[in-house]
Amino acid sequence: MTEPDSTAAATAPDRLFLVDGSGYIFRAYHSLPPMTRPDGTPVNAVYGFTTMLMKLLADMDAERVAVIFDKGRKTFRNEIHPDYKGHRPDAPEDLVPQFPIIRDAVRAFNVACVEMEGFEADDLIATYAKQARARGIDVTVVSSDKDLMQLVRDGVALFDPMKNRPIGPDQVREKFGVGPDRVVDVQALAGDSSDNVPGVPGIGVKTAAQLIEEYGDLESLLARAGEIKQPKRRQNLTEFADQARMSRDLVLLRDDVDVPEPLEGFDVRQPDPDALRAFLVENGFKSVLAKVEGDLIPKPGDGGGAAADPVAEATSAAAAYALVQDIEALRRWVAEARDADVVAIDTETDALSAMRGGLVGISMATAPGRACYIPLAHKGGGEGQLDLGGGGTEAPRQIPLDACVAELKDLLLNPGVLKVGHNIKYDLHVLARVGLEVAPVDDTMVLSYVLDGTRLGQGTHGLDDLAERHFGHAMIAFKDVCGSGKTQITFDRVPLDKAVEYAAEDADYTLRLHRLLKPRLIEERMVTVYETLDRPMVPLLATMERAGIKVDPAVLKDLSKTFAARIGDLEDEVHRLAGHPFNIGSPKQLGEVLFDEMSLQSGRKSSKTGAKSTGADVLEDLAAQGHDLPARVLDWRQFSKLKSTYTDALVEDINPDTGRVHTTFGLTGTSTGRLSSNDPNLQNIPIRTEEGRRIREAFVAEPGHVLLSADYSQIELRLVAHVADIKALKEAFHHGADIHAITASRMFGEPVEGMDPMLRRRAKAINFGIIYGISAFGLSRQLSIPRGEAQRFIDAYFQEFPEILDYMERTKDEARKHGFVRTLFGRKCWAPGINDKNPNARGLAERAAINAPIQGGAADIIKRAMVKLPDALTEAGLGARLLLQVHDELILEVPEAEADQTAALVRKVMEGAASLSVPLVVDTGTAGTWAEAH
DNA sequence: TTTATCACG
DNA sequence: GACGTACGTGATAAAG
Repeated sequence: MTEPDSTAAATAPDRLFLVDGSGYIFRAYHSLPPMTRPDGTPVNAVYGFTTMLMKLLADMDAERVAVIFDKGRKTFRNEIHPDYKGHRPDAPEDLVPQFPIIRDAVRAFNVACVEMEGFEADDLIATYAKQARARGIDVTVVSSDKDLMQLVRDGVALFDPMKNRPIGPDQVREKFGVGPDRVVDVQALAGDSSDNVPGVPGIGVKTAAQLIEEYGDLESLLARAGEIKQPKRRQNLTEFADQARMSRDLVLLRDDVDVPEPLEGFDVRQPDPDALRAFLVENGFKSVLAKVEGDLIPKPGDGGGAAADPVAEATSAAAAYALVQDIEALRRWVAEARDADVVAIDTETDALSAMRGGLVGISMATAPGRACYIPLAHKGGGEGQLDLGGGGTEAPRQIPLDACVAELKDLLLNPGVLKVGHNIKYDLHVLARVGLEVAPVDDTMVLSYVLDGTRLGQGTHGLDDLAERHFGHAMIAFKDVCGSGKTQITFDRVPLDKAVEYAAEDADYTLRLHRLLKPRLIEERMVTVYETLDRPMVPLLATMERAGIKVDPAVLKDLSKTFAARIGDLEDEVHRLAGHPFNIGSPKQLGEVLFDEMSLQSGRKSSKTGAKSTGADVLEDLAAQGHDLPARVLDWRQFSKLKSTYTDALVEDINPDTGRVHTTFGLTGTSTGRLSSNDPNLQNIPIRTEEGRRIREAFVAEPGHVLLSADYSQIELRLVAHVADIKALKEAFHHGADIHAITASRMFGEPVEGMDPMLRRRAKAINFGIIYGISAFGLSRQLSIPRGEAQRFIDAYFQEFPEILDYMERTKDEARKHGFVRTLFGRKCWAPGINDKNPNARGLAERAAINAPIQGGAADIIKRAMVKLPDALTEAGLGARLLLQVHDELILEVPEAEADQTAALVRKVMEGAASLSVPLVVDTGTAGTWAEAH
């Protein structure tokens, strides 16, 4: 909010924002799926542009702003060089009609809009920037176009709206290897193939930067071209000197254009309410209208009071938070929440662990900026944390816990009041422990995950992150309230005046986020994924976590002993073979023993840091050559891993109150829609080796119960067959036989009966490779065969199942166009890096994009099964409860007498969770331990 | 806090 | 023609 302030105006220079409108248009177009307004006109770019413009207007701090567009394709540059930008494809058909509507959008917001025949937007931007500087006005150019980098100088900054960061001289130097003032010279030499700027043959950006660094500028270089040592380069610089000069004229922006509108016209103005409303209504942008109504424009029939724009509210609403210390005040808040229909809640606890943290207080928000905190278990204790008796003050006045529980009970179960939390699964646990159930719920963390996924990296759905990203608001940090490290205190020791500010703010911003994110589900077509898959998972996962799984500590301790003995023996032997003791667990020390002292040759790669790899594949190679030490190290590693990560650690994870292990399932961490499991991770309990598998013997059922394991057979490969529509593969699944053997039979032309196991093994590896986005390198490494041979296998596979190639290309195209791919059920899996200029990073993103609909589709299917399961069990009158999910497997605890009936029902629900063009098949097993049930 | 390794699907 | 890769997770110990 900029207030007229004469003193500030006198000291801080005015600021002008110049927006590269054409850049915005293409970004908006390519980042959004097709959308049309009621009359059929495509408007996805208009919509994206509008929201981007709104965000910019809300965020920027400037007295003047203008959006600059290109006009027509012919400019003065075509007179210099007829082919300039000649190879640019025409704008997409459904984008063309959106150009004029986007001009309307700018005018609807009452923002100046400039374009001029014969000049590019960049020339107008350069001209206005120069004029503004001459008058002492600071300029920010909003664009990520590299051609504008030449403008960067004192008082002229570039801002990349895509990456949300300024582009300064350092970034320019990173891109061009020279400062902004020499960018033009480098571009003139290097040319630009996408714009048909020829440059000088054989010279790229790197070489150009080097030459300019050495010779100062283009003319000096051309004049002294004869001094160049490399003969070809010298010849080219001489021969193509004029072409370089012409290229410079092409890339050099004109800053003396006779612009159609003076700077004075760029003053920031409030939009005309009627015009803005008319524009939004005409284009069907109801959600945008709802956002701006009451803030930028008054609502019809509204005095103009309540702000309805979540962004504006968050930045402007001066929040005053209430401390609730008596029953009457609590009742008023409960009534207010009931009337509001939506209430955000948040709990504060005395420990991080969801299963153990005790309730310290509850906060509620009923409207943006309107929130309260109800302390329940705060202690006294004074300012000093060193409370060695004596100095402690009395505990503050608080509502007794049971009285508060009684007051909240109805509200939290009221089906007409939506309870919103950020990671509300945590609060469900805490509240359950004081006897409070909560329904229905929404979760802003899950909403953010469903909408934005891993687009901006992983772990970016924290409340602090989101408040900053969406509202530019810095939340009070937990450590500012409780400290950190040794001096950290628990929340029940925080004085109430600080506690209320911290706790109520969490509820407040959770509510604001909910208002911002929930409408996006419809706009971005994510309603089904959220409502039928991820939202129902929240209470379900909470009950699974609370159930936990029984673990027998005696079995684990026994195994620990056995493993310790083996580790000790192996350690002695390794040290004897090495001739001296060393830390086997240190890759660095092990590498020295193997490669320096014993002079073994690592046939394998060395890692990034330059150190030689001692990974299992390397050690296996060495062991196969007959070396004992690496063979023993492999055994040592296996037992160390099993002991430290599993047998020792799991005993510590047994909850003393329940005798069970309670994992936390992550619903918002993965790029594909899978769950994750942590603290402890129960999705990676060993199974592949005999010794490791014994750990599963410690996972047991309660007396009178058995564990039921039900897992999907080949679900990912079945999804490949369905999604890529591979006829031969679908047929094979319909016949229900050994899929890898059938694959081998088709590829190698051998009958399934009496097949060489090696052929089947190879086919199996290829089937897995397909799921991962196959490469000859990866397959050759997996099978230890030469790359050429791997390539021939892949070719044979494509020959037999040609549809797979088409799927791979289609998927990559989709990822490149939208930045994400969708699963069968519509979940977006983001593919950051898909257009990376680094071919390595791009390849990685491409393979991930190929894998995502497969892995993510399987994740969607098992989620559907999980959501259906509790009701199906209840209806059948069965007492089983779901305990764990391991990607394609569900583990339930079942009354012994109901084992068979439950197994049949679980299989039916899982197999019916999706209807594909191939059957889904589920295998089940029941036993007293997980080892036997699987 | 980052890196290497290895457990799972 | 070289590049350098199989997809997705989390926990541990070593080392910076």
